[in-house]
Amino acid sequence: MESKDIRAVGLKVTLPRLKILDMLQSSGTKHLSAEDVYKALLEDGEEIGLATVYRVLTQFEGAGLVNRHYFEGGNSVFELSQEEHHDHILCVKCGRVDEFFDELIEQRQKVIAEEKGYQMTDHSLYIYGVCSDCAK
Amino acid sequence: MESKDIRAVGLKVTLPRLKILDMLQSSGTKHLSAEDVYKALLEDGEEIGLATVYRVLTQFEGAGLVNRHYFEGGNSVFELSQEEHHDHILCVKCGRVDEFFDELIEQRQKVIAEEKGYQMTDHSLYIYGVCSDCAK
DNA sequence: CTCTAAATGCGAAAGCTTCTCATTTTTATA
DNA sequence: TATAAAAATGAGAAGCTTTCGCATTTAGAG
Ligand SMILES: [Mn+2]
Ligand SMILES: [Mn+2]
Ligand SMILES: [Zn+2]
Ligand SMILES: [Zn+2]
Repeated sequence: MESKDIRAVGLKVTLPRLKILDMLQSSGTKHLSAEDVYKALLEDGEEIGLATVYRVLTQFEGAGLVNRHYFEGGNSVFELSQEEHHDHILCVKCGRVDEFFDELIEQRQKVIAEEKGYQMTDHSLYIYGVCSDCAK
Repeated sequence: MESKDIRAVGLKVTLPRLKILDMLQSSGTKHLSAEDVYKALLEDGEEIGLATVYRVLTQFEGAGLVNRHYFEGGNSVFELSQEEHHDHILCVKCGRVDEFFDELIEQRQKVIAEEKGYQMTDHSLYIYGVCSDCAK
């Protein structure tokens, strides 16, 4: 079923690629680091090297199948591409991640890029804070 | 002159700290990586270790003297704190960095944090694009 | 000027990510 | 189905940025 997606983006259908895509789809967590994916596969008894996980995720990103985010500080995380773009709000205490989309912000960004003479290609917006659970 | 600032934030006035603060103030470039600062000091004939540069910049950040930004992918960059907060728009071709402030975006972020039940502590917004020079 | 706590410089080490290359797998073709 | 060329994989080495550990130096209080 996922082999379609992989073939569609011009990649050979290999076991590692299937398993990694599967993991992204079935994992309860939406935002996974390469290490997360690697460990989860290990637990499932899959013998897939960490280098392969990085390689495949990077290829998936290039193919538009997944999006990569550089959350503050540490490692980057991956998530399956959604139909609609969204940004993130993260808890600095527990690491919880929520998503949002704000048309107004999107518009303003375009205007700003234009004003500054840039052809916008991308943007990243992260709001950091303390989630309701962590605020006690 | 800068010794005031350093003392004011409760740090001993040492030569490395003075030189590093000086470099941030006098450099033509506003956004410098630790490596940038280190190399620039070397060229000025200063014998300051890279570890010290990192340590001092981190201390300056903690003291509110400088701000640290995690530009996509690579290393983080530092800049002297300004009176007013601002965000960044970067050229993906030449690395140029411009700054902007948008009240509307700031507002919306607060509203979103509230809606999601977060007490916002911080946020980072980077717009990526091709600058007018690079668009030829 | 002396003394102690703090800061520095150096190299080692950590953490994440990419690279190298011998081996295995995919898939086009016969 | 068998064969072969091209591509992908796994394991470890290596790259990069950043931090640590510790012996030595320095700031600044008394
Ligand atoms: Mn997301
Ligand atoms: Mn700036
Ligand atoms: Zn939380
Ligand atoms: Zn440019």
